[in-house]
Amino acid sequence: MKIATYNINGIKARLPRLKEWLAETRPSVACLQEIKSQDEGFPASEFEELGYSAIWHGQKSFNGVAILTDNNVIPDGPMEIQRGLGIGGPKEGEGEQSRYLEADVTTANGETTRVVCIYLPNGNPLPGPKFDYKIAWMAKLRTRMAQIWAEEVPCAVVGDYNVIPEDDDVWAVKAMQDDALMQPQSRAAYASLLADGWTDAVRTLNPRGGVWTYWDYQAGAWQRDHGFRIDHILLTPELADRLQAVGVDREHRGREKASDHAPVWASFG
DNA sequence: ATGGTAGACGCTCTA
Repeated sequence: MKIATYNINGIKARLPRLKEWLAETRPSVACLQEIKSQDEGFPASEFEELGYSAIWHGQKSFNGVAILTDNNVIPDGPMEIQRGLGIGGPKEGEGEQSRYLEADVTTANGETTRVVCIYLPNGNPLPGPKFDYKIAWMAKLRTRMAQIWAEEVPCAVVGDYNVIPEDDDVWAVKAMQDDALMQPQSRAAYASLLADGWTDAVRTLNPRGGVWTYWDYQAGAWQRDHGFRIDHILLTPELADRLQAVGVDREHRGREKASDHAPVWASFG
């Protein structure tokens, strides 16, 4: 089984690239972020044609997450467990943003895995309500992940965490040091998840760092390889023990009309 | 110095 995460930055603009990636790499589970579409605009039939079932949590203009499953590997599709973490947005009185979707997926041999797709708040600018919202959201996430942990189900929490965990996860520390993605509070909240026992799959198989998952559209970041690692795959011990390989589909970042993120995946035995 | 690009929207916001 292969679980992937991909911040696609707009499902309407990205649909040709996204379908191409699904057809070429065939992830068993694909967690998408920043679909930037309302529920009724989600192109489910496009994915059905490729043999994928989907659940999604949309929002107008911004955010939005989805979980796709390969019908050949997961015959019954994703079974939704929870959407949202029960936290309002950064503006006073704002309702919940679409950033969290949790499902069970069961393979043909009857093994069930919990998959959580997250789009963690960016947190810029700081200080201010957006950064406070990011930190509060991370606390809510930690609480939910602890609940899942207590259920003792094999689980992967994947997505755009908007956190650069270590200095060697960024092309230049100085370039990002004032950014919300690299603040001590952001890093501490991420580190607390690892301290709780979750395994950072990409880090585990690339302990020296230097792996990027995002390159800004601006200032020729892709051409200069000015990237950093913010898309993560966190695993419970049972899944960590079965981890076989991880990868970043870098080549897809270089294509025409690409997302500013590359897909990240992990495969399990 | 507050750039540069992209997406959704329809004016600016978000990243």
